[in-house]
Formats: sequence, structure tokens, C-alpha cells
Amino acid sequence: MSRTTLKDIALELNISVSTVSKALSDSYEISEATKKMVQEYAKKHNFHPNKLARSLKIGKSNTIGVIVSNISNTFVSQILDGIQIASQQTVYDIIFMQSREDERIEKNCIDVLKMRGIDGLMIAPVSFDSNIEELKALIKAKIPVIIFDRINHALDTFKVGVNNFQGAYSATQHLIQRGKRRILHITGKNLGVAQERLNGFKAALADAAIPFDEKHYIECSFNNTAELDRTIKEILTKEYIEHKNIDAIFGATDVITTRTLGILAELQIEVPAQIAVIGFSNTQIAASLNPALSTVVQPATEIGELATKKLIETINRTRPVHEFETIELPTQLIIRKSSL
Amino acid sequence: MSRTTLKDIALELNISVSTVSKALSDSYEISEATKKMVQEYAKKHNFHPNKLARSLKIGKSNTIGVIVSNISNTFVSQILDGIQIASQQTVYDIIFMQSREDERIEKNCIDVLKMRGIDGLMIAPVSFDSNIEELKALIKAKIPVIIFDRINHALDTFKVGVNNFQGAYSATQHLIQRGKRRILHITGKNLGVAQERLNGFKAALADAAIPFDEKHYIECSFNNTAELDRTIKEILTKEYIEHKNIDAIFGATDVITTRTLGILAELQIEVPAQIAVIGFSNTQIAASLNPALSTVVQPATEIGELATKKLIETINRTRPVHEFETIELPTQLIIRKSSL
DNA sequence: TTGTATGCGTTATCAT
DNA sequence: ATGATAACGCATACAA
Repeated sequence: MSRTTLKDIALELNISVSTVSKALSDSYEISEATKKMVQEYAKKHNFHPNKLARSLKIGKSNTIGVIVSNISNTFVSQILDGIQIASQQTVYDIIFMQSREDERIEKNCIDVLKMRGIDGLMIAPVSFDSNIEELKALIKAKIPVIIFDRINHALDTFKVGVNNFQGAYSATQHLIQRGKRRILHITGKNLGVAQERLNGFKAALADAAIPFDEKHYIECSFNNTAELDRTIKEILTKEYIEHKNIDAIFGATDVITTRTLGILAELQIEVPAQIAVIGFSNTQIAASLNPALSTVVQPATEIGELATKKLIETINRTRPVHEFETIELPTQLIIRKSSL
Repeated sequence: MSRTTLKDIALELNISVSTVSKALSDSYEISEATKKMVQEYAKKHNFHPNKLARSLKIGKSNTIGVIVSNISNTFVSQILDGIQIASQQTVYDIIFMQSREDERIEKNCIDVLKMRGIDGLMIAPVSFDSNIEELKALIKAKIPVIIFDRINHALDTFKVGVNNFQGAYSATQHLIQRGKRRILHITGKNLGVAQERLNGFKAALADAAIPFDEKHYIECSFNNTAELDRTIKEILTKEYIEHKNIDAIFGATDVITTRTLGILAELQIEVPAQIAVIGFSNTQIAASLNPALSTVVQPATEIGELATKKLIETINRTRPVHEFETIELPTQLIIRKSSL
């Protein structure tokens, strides 16, 4: 047995398809008696309108596309949570796709979503200008696009993310206040947010009259765990074990910071006694680490919710928008044992 | 400007819609010259067929629905990764939804997916009989359903998960081999896989002639972190600090085990010197914990890939299947410092 | 080799 | 208050 359609109901009740359709949408044209009959029959037979046909007809899919780099990242999945929470209050439902940090896959995601007739797109782009032409084309085709998280993207549109400068600044400032002056900043290669975090790091040093030392800044490829581990071990061995030239570490991402903690434990370097650690991180495990990890927490759920609201607002606007806003939410500094 | 359609192309090139359609699908009926012309035009104008219209016409959406409890769980997101990897080799694309451990939301997910005309469904059900009638109805409507992870569900269909008994058995056995005899098993309330893990735990004890002690078994509500923390603290205080009646802990889930480690650190109980710890866990952070956490790892990606392959196989089968298989993949025991 | 006509399930316009 | 008809974009049986 296949799925129930309007036609099935019409045939069964000896009325026309259009009457059924109108009855189900509670039209004023239909008598109460007919409405009741149809609605009851539909409920009883577990009728659900075919969204494909409906969308095709009305030229609107009530669907929002979301493209993220990778779901299996705590921060990302928290954002998705926020997106779902926000969309649940609306008629829209969500299709997610993963770009896996690859521009070509990202392009494919955009194409698939276009074919599905999404009414709007939310994207955390792979790089600062990835697929910019495709995104422009979408906007031109009246499909609004919102950028979230990676808000350094070149497209001129609504953007929602965090204030990376401020987050990095306050983390660094905290370490300085704890008396640290030889702070190592470990960040990711090709990480969109890296520049702003580095700027915040440098600004905090400058404000404390601590000169910035090239030796205290290192970029790692953070997709490749083995390489990441090797790079971190190398610099710790050289700069700490040989030269005692590090008294604190500020990690730029979740992965970097937690790996750093693991490696410090392996090298039997005591945290925070020998080296204090703080990182950008959204993992709920931070509090379970030993020592509990101090972190800069990003309001991930809020980013998702806000971006969704903005997008739906834009979709529902009758006239196109030409002035866009970039919202940078504040981060929160949570001090735990690793930096005390 | 709206999206390009077959009609637009036909009008522009002064040929019929069906010629365009056939040319784009590389039909043998169409001359090479026309094909070339049409395909080039389509590429140049960035034409993408409307998936809604196409699905409506051919009665097949090339879409698979996936329902999980919650994406922001490492294990779940790894499964989703596997699903995506497997689907990328095929024409199918994926729509995920979250049930958030709520049967009513789960029902809604099923409805939405039905409306979208999915060709098949993969689900990790909320409980052992949740929405079983809806799932049966789907199968009756020739939409195959595959259960993954929570394979204790009552529906008679293909199931892919892990061998929880064996995983728990080998974790417990390992602790016993390390000389532990007062092993506390902490598990989750309403956790589908809990029973099998408890059975494995008991069997390993029995095989070592260690009597099972009710005091060494505790269920926690693992959605509520505060309550979880309190429960764990309570039992540790009573059974360990007061009675020294624990020398190892076997945690049944990711959250439980990592929280337990955090609490042990807080209570200044040394791991593994005073209490050894091992857990079911898929977090990549396990190795970064201090001490590095021994874990039973579930082949999450493989579960996703296998379930997807099985589903697509079932979709493509011409005749309905009536004999179903439950695949229980083996888990892997990774010993790290926390249990040595 | 190309074109015409029809229908997928819906909604909407226009009769009746 | 109800029904007949057209159209959304596509694929396909059939006609030319």
C-alpha cells in the first residue's frame, strides 16, 4: 500500500479533490460538516500532505539549508542544536550538510540544497572567500544567505559569530594577571578565526608591556592529529624543557587545547604549577579534565538561534535588504584549575 | 531572477522541453549536436534540475531520513559521519532529525520525513518500542526502516549496533585481571543498551567467581549533569571514602565516565592508584585526559556506513524482504593509564 | 531525431 | 458550498 493522497480521500468520500484540499486547510468556503468529515478521515488514515508537491506548487519549500564543516565537533553540534531549537518554533525545517573543510564539497552542498529548493541558507564557510560566486548567485535568486561562525567571509550579508579578539584578549590578560609572561599561543593553520585571536593575544601582551616573541606563536594543522601532536611536543621540548621559556599556553581551538593537556601529562609537566593552560573550547568535558580546564566559551547555541531568527526574518521580508549587520557575540571566560 | 528551468532552456534554444530533458540525461534518442548544445547551455547558466519536481514525477526522492537522539554526542556524530561517507558514494542524500529522547518529537520527525517522501529511514529509537506502529506503517508503505545503535527495539527489521555484552565483559575482565575485585558499575537510567552491558559485567564477575554486590551497581539520570554529579559523589563518598569498598569503576557511557573522572579528581582520589577507571566511550579526548582514559570504543563510523549500505540495498531490492538480520559489531578495548 | 501530451499531488482561480 | 481546471518542473509514452 502506498501513501494516502488528496485524491484517495476525495474518491473515498465522494467529493472533489479541491474540496478536500480546502477542508484540510480549514477554508471558510467549506461547510463545517464537510470539514469535520474530511479532517476526521484524514486523521484516521494518517494522511500527511506531500511536501514535494506542495512546495512545487507554491514555489516555497519551508526548508532552510545549513552547511557546516563537520558535525563531530562539539562547538558545531552545539550551534546545530541552537538552529534546531529556533526552527522548531517556526514552519521551517532544516537540512544540514557537511563541507568537511573542502571547497569542492561545499560547492556540491550548495548545489544539492539549491535543487531541494531551500528558501534560505546558513553557512559556516570553509575559507574567507570560498564559493563566493555561488553564494552571490543564491542571493540574486532571492535566496537569502547568512554566514555564521566564520564571519570573516568576504560575502556582504548578515553574519553572526563571536568576538574572537575580545575572547583571546581576556584569556591572555587572565594569564598575565596570574603572573605569566612567557605565554605560548598555539593556533590552527588556515583557521579563519585565527587572525583575530592572534590580534587579541598580541593586544593583551602589548597592554601589559610584554614584547611579542615569534617563538611564542605556532600554527598547527589541526585536522591531522598525529602531526598536531608532533608539532606541540617539539615546541614544548625545545622551548620549555630545554630553555624554560614557557610558563603558560593559550590554545586557539578545542582540539589544540585538549591535545596540549594530554601531551603535557605525557611529558610529566605539571599543570598549572609548571605551565598554566587556557583555551578556546566548548566541550562539556572541560570540567572533567584533570586539571579542570580554563576556557573561553563561545555562546554556540545562541549563535545558532540568532542566525536562524535573522535568516527567517530576511526570508519573510518583502523587499530585499541591502544593508547588512555583523553580530559579534561576547565570549565567556571560565577559570578553572588549569590556569590557577 | 528566479531559477533556470527546462522550459527556460527550451525557449532560449528554440527546442522542446522534452528534447532538453532527454539531452540532459544523455538519452540515445538525441543527436550529439543537440546534446552538446543543451549541455553547454545548461552548464553555462548553472542549471540544476528541481529535485522536488523530479521526485514527484518519478515517485522516488533519492533521500534517506535519519533520526538520532541528539547530534551533540560524540558517538552519535561519528555515526552520522559514517552515514554521510557511505551515502556520498550513492545517489542518495541524507536528512537528519533529532528526537531529543522524546517519543513525541520522534513521531514528529517521522511525519516530517514521510512528507518529504524519503525512500528509507534509519533510526536510533528513543525506547525499545517507541513509535513502533508508525514504523510498521512505513514498512507497509514500502519504505524500508533500519534500526541502528539501539538495537533492542521491538520492530522486526534490519538492525546494526554493537555487541554490548561482549564490550562490557571484556572491560570488566580487564579490571579483574588487574587485580580489582570491588568494581562499581555506573550506568544510565532508561538507557536501552544498559541491560546488555550489565549482563556482560555480571558474566565477567561470575566467570571470575566474584559475587555480584548490589552496592556495586548504580543507575543515574544522565541527561541532568547536576543530578549525575551528585549521585556519583554520594556513592563514592559512602562506598569508597567511608568503607573503602571500591577499587575500580566501569562506566557505561561517555558522559558518565568523563564526569566520574572529574569527580575523582575533585575528591582527590588518585586514578588508577586508588581507583582504576574504564568506560564505554567514543570521545577522541579520552587520550587527552589525565590520566588517559581506558575505554571500550564502539565502531561508530562503521555502524553508520553499514546501516546505510544495508538500507540502500533494501531499497533497491525488488521483492520485499521478510527475514531480518541483526548485526552486532565487536567493540574494541583500548587500555590507557586510567586502568593500569 | 524531435515534439506533443500526460501526470506526479498539490494549491488556486474560476465556474457552478 | 462545491467542483472543474490549470499550473508548478520534470520525465516519459507515444506521435510525427
